[in-house]
Parts: sequence; structure tokens; C-alpha cells
Amino acid sequence: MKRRNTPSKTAVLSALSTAQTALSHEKIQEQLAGEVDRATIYRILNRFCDDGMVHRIVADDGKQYFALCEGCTHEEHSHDHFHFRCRSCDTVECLTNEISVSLPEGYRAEGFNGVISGVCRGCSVE
Amino acid sequence: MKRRNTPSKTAVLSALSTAQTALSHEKIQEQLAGEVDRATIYRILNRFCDDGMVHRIVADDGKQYFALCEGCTHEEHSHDHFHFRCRSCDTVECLTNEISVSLPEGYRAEGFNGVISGVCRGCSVE
DNA sequence: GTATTATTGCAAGTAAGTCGCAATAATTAA
DNA sequence: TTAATTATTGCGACTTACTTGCAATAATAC
Repeated sequence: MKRRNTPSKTAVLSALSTAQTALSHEKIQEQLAGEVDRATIYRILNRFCDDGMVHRIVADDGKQYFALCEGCTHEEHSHDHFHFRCRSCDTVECLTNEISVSLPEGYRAEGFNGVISGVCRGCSVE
Repeated sequence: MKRRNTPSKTAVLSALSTAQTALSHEKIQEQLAGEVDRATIYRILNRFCDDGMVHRIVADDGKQYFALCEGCTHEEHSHDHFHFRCRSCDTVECLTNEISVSLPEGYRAEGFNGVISGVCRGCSVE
């Protein structure tokens, strides 16, 4: 199944690449209000994840956040870093620490999802 | 607000303490089918979390899982350990590694939620 | 330009979790 | 032991995040 370039896809991609943080579907929809359908945004994001361009973070609020992959090839992904979600402004950002956890014998790891929540710098200053 | 002992509360508690793993609301409901109402189970679990008897894990499937706290006092909680969710049998269990992550200046951590997903021992053998 | 088929928009559906409210029952005090 | 207080329950309705079916649209390849 070959991918096609569409205005919607471009719009979502540019929203993601402009953002300094990971974006929820909601935030993306706000930016693209009127331009792109809700369901389409979801589908585009899922495709991006399937293609390994974007990684999906499931935060402790149960919602999905999306961030462009940096320094990942299609074969080699390293998303073993934490994310921080601010409980005040609901912003999710990538932290730089890479973590490795050793699993018990016989376990196979496929995905890593680490989120620390609390209050970010901006919100604790105010 | 003082807590009361009820059969429902006891039932949920015993489900949690019998289990070797963290339980989803769904799993608990299965066990208590007909005995306790859906909403009541949710409320009991939330109360347990508020009281610090139970910790809540939000897995990468976006669902909540609950596990009894071990070795936590009301004042001092340490839940900085990872969890493992098997994508095949959907079981969530606690791992023993404790992790500490350093945050950037000005950030305050309040919650930790780390889940590694993959295939557990039981499922990879079969 | 035409054919192929990925992608879109819309509407409806699903699933997890919450909430209001009246009824019930655990606790406390009499 | 009984009566009063109020935490808890059950029910139903609701919200929110996300998915899906389907017909229409529009990228791409020839």
C-alpha cells in the first residue's frame, strides 16, 4: 500500500514539526479546525506511527500524544526515553534520558512507554 | 469523610490481593459479575487509590490497571517501578527495577508511569 | 487523459470511565 | 437496641477518546 501526499497529511506533519512538544489529537485539531476532519487526523497519525515517522505516547491521562521521531531510521527506533506531562498545562514533552530496563527471562520487549507527570517549569513559576 | 466496610469493598480488595498481577476494571468485574455494579467498582478502586492502598497504572493501551501497594505507608509511596504488559494475554505485572530519572531544572515530579509492553514468558513459550 | 486505489468526510459505533440522584446500609451516639 | 447520620450503592445517562463502514474524492502511474 503506497502512501500518497495530500494537503491533510502535509498539514498534520507541519503541525507536528512546528511544535516544540508532543501534540494530542485535540491540539492538532484545534490548529486544523475546519480544514481536516477529525477521523482523518486520527488516521493520518496512525499511519505516521505505522511508518515510524512519529512516536505515540500514552500519557497517564490515558490520552495519546504524538511527536516526530528524531534520529530514527525505519529499521532502528529508539524511543526508550521518558516524557513529561504537566498536569497544569497538559503539555507533553520528551526528556532526554535514555533508559534501559532489564526484563525477566523469557520476556520480549516491544514497546516502551514512560511518562512522568507533575508541574513543568513554566507552570511552577507562575 | 470516614470509610466504611462493605461487602463490595471487601470483594474488590480480595480480588486484588488474590491476583498475582495488576487487574483491569474489566477483569475485576468478570470476577464479581452480578455481585457488584460497574460504577461501584470504579468508585471503590478510585477510593483505594486516594487512600494509597492501591496504585494505578495507565498502560499503553490507554486502560487503567490496579495493583495493591506493597511496602508503602500512607506518607511514603514508591511506585517508581516499571510494569510489563503482555500484548498477547493483556496481563500487567509489576517489575522490580526501581528507576530514578532526573528532571530539568524547575520541574516537579508527582507521578511516575512506566510500562513496557511485549510478550510475557507464558505467551512466548506457547 | 484514464485507470487504479489510497485517502477523505461523514455519520454512526465502541469502550473506558464518570456523574447525579434516590435508595440502602454501615457506623455512631443515645 | 434503636434512632440518626451520612458513606456507599445501583441505576441510568453521559462524556470523551478513538475507530469504522461506506460512498465520494483525488493522488499517482501508465
